[in-house]
Amino acid sequence: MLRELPEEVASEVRHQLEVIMRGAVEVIPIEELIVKLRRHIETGRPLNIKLGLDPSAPDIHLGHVVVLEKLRQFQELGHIVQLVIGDFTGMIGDPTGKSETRKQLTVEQVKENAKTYQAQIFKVLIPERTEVHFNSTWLASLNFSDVVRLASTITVARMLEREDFRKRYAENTPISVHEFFYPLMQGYDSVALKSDVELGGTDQTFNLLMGRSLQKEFGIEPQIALTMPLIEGLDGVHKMSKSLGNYIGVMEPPNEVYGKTMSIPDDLMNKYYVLLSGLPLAEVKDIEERLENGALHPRDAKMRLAFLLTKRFHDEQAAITAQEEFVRVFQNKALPSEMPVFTVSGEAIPLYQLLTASGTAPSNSEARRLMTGGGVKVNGEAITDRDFVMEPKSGMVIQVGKRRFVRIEVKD
RNA sequence: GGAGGGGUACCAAAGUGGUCAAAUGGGGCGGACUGUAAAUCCGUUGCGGAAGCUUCGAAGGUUCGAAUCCUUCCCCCUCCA
Repeated sequence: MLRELPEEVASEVRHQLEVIMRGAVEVIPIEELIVKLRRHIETGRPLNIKLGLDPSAPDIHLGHVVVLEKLRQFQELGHIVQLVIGDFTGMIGDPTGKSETRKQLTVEQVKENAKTYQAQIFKVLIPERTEVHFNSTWLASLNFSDVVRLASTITVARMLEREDFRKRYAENTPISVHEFFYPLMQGYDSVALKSDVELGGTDQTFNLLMGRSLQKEFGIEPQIALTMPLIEGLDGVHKMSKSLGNYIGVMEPPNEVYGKTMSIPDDLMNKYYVLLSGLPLAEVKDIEERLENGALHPRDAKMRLAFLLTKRFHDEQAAITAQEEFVRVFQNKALPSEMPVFTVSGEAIPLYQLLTASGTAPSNSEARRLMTGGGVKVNGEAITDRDFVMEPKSGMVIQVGKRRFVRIEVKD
């Protein structure tokens, strides 16, 4: 297919393809992507690369960054990113009223969230090459017969092919009819925006393909579906998500980004390197090899990764400081250079109350449990007597677990 | 619309009148070992200083005493229509 092209076009297509394929799981169908790329190169017209965003969770973490990073690469190749904020979906909410379902969002909330989004997203994306859309723009004006038309393009059997639907159906967990509309809405976004490529995690494959078939239905050139791997979180097992608390957020302070990265399982390192480090693939391969033959200590490889990520979401100086701090606290077991200060009166007070009051323990009971378990230190000395009463002195340092510290300040 | 099954802590799942703040496993947290990795081992896992208080879908009731029995309500699942 490439052979028929003039050499300079062919080589540029090849180059773009190579960048696009890095780390990707699937590109469906790749032949059509080649056609689109070729046209782009011949005419100079950029491709529209779409990504849908859920408006209810404006906390961008590394899981999102995997996809954003790919978008960024598209931008660097000269294409345009279309971000679609699913405000319409968000405003409908979930009418089944089940316990943990998404809440209905007000227009103000959606706007607010969208703003937060942008601040975070532009840590990765290039603003000048990014369009931000709200899907209520086109979805809100559809009437019932439009919706029926959309729905008539797909059968229930096809819907049930989507993995989570299939699973839930098999396990007899409920599926509301309206949930079938979400893929349709998302697909219609691609119709409205004439997207050329849509990105998503592998769990989005079905939705991305839905966009393709709806576009065909509406006589628009179908988009390419490009899926990126889901990335496991700090636990190394479950995909990174806010609700599981196993995430690294792009807005987190440098020390957190660095420290959390250090706590990921070794097995995950290579994946993070490939998808998130921004290093050339050759260098990533080299690191992998040296890890394998023992020339590189996994800890050092991870420190490099932690450094790169911290630098990426903050800056080089922040990364340097975070690394020094990490070495100080966790490798040399010294006190952190800065810690929260908790001010108390000089009166004697049971230690567990101090822990609760200063927020280092969630409740008195928990505080006492921690003490009994040997997890609480005052000035470096473990206090295991759960009823221990102490007289606070300025400069005392209380440590809970490995990484919660508080410095006591006495105020008369 | 009819028939049946079910809702227990973060999750899964025991428990069917007192010995149940509720077995067990997973997860979480803390400790040991380490490289804030993995594996392993140990402890812990409602609140309260304590007395005690609240907790087993919700509200009432029976009883000296209820997660367990009764009533009503809400929700979920299966089969049939």
